[in-house]
Amino acid sequence: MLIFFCSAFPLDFFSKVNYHSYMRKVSQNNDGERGKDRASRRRMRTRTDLLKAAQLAFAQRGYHEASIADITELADVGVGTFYLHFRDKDEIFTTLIDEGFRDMHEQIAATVDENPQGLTLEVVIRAIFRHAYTRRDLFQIAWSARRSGPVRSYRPQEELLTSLMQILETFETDTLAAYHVPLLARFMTGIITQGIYWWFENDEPGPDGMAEQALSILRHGLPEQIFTRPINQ
Amino acid sequence: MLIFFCSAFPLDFFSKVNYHSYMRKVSQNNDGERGKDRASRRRMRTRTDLLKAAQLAFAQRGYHEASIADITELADVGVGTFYLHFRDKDEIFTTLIDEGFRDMHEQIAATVDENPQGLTLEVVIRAIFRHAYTRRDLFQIAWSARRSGPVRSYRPQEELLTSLMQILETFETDTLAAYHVPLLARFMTGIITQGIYWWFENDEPGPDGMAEQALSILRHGLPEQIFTRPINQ
Amino acid sequence: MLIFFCSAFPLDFFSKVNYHSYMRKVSQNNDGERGKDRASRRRMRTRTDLLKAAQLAFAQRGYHEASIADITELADVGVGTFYLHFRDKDEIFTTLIDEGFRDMHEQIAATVDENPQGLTLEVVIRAIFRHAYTRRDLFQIAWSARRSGPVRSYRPQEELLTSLMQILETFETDTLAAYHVPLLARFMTGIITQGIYWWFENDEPGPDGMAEQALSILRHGLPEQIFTRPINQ
Amino acid sequence: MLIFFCSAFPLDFFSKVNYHSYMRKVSQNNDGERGKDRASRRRMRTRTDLLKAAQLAFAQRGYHEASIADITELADVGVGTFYLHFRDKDEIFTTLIDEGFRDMHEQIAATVDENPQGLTLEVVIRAIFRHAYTRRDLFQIAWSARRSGPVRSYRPQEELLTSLMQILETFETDTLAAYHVPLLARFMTGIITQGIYWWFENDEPGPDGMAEQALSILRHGLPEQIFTRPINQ
DNA sequence: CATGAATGAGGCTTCATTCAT
DNA sequence: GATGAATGAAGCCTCATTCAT
Repeated sequence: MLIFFCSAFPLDFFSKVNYHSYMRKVSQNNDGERGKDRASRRRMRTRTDLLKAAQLAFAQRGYHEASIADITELADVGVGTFYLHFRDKDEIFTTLIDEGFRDMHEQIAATVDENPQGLTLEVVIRAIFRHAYTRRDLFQIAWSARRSGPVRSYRPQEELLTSLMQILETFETDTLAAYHVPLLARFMTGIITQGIYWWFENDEPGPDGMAEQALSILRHGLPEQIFTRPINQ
Repeated sequence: MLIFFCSAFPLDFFSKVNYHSYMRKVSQNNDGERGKDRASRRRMRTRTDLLKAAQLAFAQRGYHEASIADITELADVGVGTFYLHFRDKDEIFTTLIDEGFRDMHEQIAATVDENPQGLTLEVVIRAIFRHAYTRRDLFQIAWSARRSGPVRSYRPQEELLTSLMQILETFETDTLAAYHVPLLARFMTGIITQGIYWWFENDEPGPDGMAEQALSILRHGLPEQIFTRPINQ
Repeated sequence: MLIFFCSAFPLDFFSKVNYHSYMRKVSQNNDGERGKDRASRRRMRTRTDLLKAAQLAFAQRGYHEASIADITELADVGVGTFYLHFRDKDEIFTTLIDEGFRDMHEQIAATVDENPQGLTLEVVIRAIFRHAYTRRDLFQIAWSARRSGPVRSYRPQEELLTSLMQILETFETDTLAAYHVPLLARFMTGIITQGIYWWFENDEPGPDGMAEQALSILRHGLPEQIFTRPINQ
Repeated sequence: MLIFFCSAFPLDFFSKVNYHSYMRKVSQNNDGERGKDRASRRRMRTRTDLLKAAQLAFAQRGYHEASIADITELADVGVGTFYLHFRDKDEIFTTLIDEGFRDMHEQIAATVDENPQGLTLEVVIRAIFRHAYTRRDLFQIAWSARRSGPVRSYRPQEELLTSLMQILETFETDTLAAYHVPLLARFMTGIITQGIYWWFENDEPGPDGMAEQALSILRHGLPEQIFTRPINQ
């Protein structure tokens, strides 16, 4: 997903949008006529309706339980219409997630860019929490769809991981000499995703408080006695 | 799942085995005869075959894609046989997970018990990693089945969380005064689960190395410059 | 079913059509457009095909032996189509019977209405026989489905009984003082239904002859000697 | 079933017991030994248990809904045991009905025989009602199993019909000249069966009262005005 | 482009029947 | 003879997908 949270990085990295919807977008722009324009706008509205409906359906019933019929019903269009816009359930799901996270990425990048402190890991983490907070619905949906075993399912987590990995690799090797960097990226990912999980059920603390807590641990760890003192049973 | 990693805690907490399999188990024990005993053993063998087959099927194809027919085929029994042992796919899944994690819990508790350092958080974390490592297949299966949206699906993660939470609560309040304890438990859960995730694709570092890395961060955090130095683009 | 054989009685008593088919009917009427109208008519044709096929299947193989697949095959539609129109076998059966007997009731009422002699029991009985004769297939199907034990199954017999009961109750008590009226209604029902049974295997006598025979017994009974003279062995 | 209600008529008319159970009975009697005798008795007890269980199962759930497993469970024997005694559900059902009605027939015949008035239709009808009353459970079961469409299902009704037919045929033609005799037999069957139906839900009137009512109509019919006077709406 | 009726493959489940013990 | 685990054919039903209008 996020890859790198700075607008300097090419956004079209995300343009791995599926062929189907890609073609659609292209064909819309090819026309200069009035009527076609209106049709095109109507078309987009239907598409948006479907995406919104899918979001709702996935949130309510989960990826696997939601049927195409559920989606079209919520979107108030005919079943057949679905197939004019998306190949199948997988595609609308992927599109939903892709578009959602692309937007989120853009916002994170923008936030990072305009930050006076410049591009630091702390700034990135704060920005991630800030924007993830407003789109926690997206994470919930993405995580509701652990699909088909070994087949890699789309996981925002993995992209977050990659992004953090890339950031950590920009440091000289000796700064993190004592750490297994890929694992470190995993652990940070674990902390961030658990923070977002938390918001599925709680609203407090907000993004800033959450970042504070996460950074506090990442910076200083925990009091030694936590680990060594026998647990009071 | 794990609740508390010490044999002093009642293990039968986990006896929430489902009615179906419960009835079966009972009926087996009611006989003292020879013939019945053998039959009973054969019955158990079929059940075990089914569980192993289910494990394989879920690992290969994921919970949703695996069909009952897949399972019975792998177990080399007739379809009908499945229903002699389990009500439906959900039940065999739950049984698989329940029994697997119950065993794991017992092993963790045993390891913790016999540890010379006594019951400390460090010991617990090391034990968790040690045993999770040998049963990473179980976690993979458990995580392959994000079921029915918001409806509670069985998540070993949640039980790990609860266990950690309980441990943290045994400390005096002022030890962790600076921390949001529930969040802290989440973060620790995130670190541990990401460590286990790592093993889905890598074998190194093993459980001890993994515990080392995790504890190292939890104890001392990361070098300050990681957060403040601008990232080299 | 029949309740009362006179158009003065509210016919919509019979509108206990099932929810499923009700929804369908409603949705048809919501459109005023051309295309929709044709589609709607095609839809109805499929439904009718299914009902006819079900009638045939039930008549040939009986309610319990007839499968959904039998019905859709006879109707020459896909299996899935069945479920677009009826929830399950029970619903198509009930619909078949309900609609059939509703029509029959209407016809009986019409016949009674236009009868010069006015609304008398004799007229009613004659009308029942007349119309039951043309729809004996319906009775045969209805009687082929003694369903689920003590649970109430749909029985045209019971409705006939109710109707007769209601008619008998309109007479002053002393007219029938010597009779156990509910039993009397039963006996009349028995005579009528046995008459209809007869037509499952014979065509003669027709409805008028049948009514003649039934009324003759009901009016005068049988010669006394039938009961008292020793049977010639 | 009843054919003729007089012990002079050969009872083995009913010996159309199915081959399966026939063979069983024979094989029991072939042995003179002690041990075999005990085994044989035990065998019969199991058979009787199964028949009683079947009776219960059919009464509770109806012929179609009752499964072999239901029956063996109620009989407290293994499923396999069923097949040592009966070929399939149909056979145990037929046996149940056959044996039940054979007993009933015997009782009716005995009652008729010892009746001072001799063998008259009235006596027969009274006897039928008397014994049908004590075995109304049997009728209920028999009628719960309208089986396979055109395939003639076993119907006590049909046998009652045959018996009445035979009785009526013993009268000189001119006594019943005005009547269509086969239809007359049907109507009488209808009256009798409806009387028995009545007892599924009511206990009063008992067999004698019922016979009284039935005979009263058959003898004298109903008041003329019942048929001709307009119904008071 | 939008529609929704029709399709049928595929999954689930039951239950009559067999057979080794 | 009695048992009950195992079997698999057969029925039910859903739902992604197509296609004529």
